[in-house]
Amino acid sequence: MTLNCENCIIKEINSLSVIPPEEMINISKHKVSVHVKRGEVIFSEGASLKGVYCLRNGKCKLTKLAPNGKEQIVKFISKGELIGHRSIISNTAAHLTVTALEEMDVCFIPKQDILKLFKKNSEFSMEITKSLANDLDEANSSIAVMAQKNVRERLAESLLFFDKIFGIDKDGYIAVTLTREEIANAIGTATESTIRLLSHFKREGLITLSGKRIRLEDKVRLQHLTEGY
Amino acid sequence: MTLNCENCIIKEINSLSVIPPEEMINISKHKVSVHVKRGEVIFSEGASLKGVYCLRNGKCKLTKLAPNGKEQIVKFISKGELIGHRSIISNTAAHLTVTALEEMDVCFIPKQDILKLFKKNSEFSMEITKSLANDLDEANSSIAVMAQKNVRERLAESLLFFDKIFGIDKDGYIAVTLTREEIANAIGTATESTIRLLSHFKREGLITLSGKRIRLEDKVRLQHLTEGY
DNA sequence: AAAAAAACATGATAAATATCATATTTTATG
DNA sequence: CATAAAATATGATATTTATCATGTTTTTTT
Repeated sequence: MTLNCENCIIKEINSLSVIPPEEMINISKHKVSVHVKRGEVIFSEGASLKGVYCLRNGKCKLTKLAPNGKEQIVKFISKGELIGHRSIISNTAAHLTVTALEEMDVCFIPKQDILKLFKKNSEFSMEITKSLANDLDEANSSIAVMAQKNVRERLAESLLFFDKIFGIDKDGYIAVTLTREEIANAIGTATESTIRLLSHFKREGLITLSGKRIRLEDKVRLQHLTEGY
Repeated sequence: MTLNCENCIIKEINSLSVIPPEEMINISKHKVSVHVKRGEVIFSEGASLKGVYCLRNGKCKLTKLAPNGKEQIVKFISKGELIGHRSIISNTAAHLTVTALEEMDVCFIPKQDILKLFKKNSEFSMEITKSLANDLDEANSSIAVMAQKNVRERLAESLLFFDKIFGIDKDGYIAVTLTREEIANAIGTATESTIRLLSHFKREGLITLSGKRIRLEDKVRLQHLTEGY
């Protein structure tokens, strides 16, 4: 069964929310829904995209491959967000790789539909532009964090960030499963350093660890840690 | 004497290049030209902008203040580029501080003019969006560099970058004057570390130092250094 | 031109972090 | 379900980088 875009509640979260129903019916005809499993790649750095992806369900990571072979996680994406619009608007290859962090449902919308809407509907182009502006803003903040904060501060900051954007499950654990290596790739450090610091945070009573699951026990103190004390 | 926007060759470099002459004449009536000296601030983090700035001449830095009191240089801007469009489009306060690195001429264009053009002219909105998309792309690369490369690699990379974007003067020196502290604030390290590494690069024959001026002597080896060997 | 301030330079040392090694636990796979 | 592979954990050590101290040079101000 394929859902219709015009009735999809997910689009309300992203730039497509300003598109009138009659247009969405049209888009619905061209869209393709895909189901992907954890670890699967939606598209890779260098790929030429044929459209944008609307994340209906699940979470994914956006990464960049460094010359040393390590991957840098640049952004996390949750349910509702669009993926690939930067490439489509710039008309350049993908500069990031998108990988599922859990089971995902994504809807593919062809390039032409998006570009037509962008030209015709200034409300939509404004939304897309605001979304890029917001991404830029967040990226600039990340640059400052990476450059100015040490690994401990960055880990504390990331844990609070994960808690905020992914939320928590019924037991209070952060509602995303990341390997220690993925956390290390997000904050830019060696995997061992991340493991060591997590153990240290646990010993200090800041967090609880249960396998890959992490629960924040003292957000106030973690917040202080992000600022160095 | 105030120049007219419609005849200004600088706008050809930025998103305003797609605006037809009759519109530019209108903008010209509202624009205000300002001359600023090195060290002067165009606007600060948190300020509410009333328009965008078109950099007619000179160079400036975009910085963010970290909680530790240090400033992070997020981007350098040269002649021709627009400044402040992110804030105007997002309708949010400035999230960066803009400071002149040398004598500058900037033209201020009121918010209403820009927003009107954005809505009316889809070619212009596309250009603005592409410009933000490009900034986002560069910012993502910076995140990876900051997170994955060590200080030596980052300094080598920055020197090559300065050489590329600012060009060189008649003696072959990089055509921008940055203090050691500013270089440190760009790569995210202590000022002393930057000074030490520059001296080291000099001893290795990679660069020539003459006061604040820097000349690259072996770009190939510097390029290798950025990749760690 | 003299004085003050800022920027540059370098050494000594401490702290943070990476790397290498190895063991254990968890997860995936035939 | 046994075995292999991957992920987690922790210690030992080396390397990188920050910090503190101090002196010199350059730039700015009076």
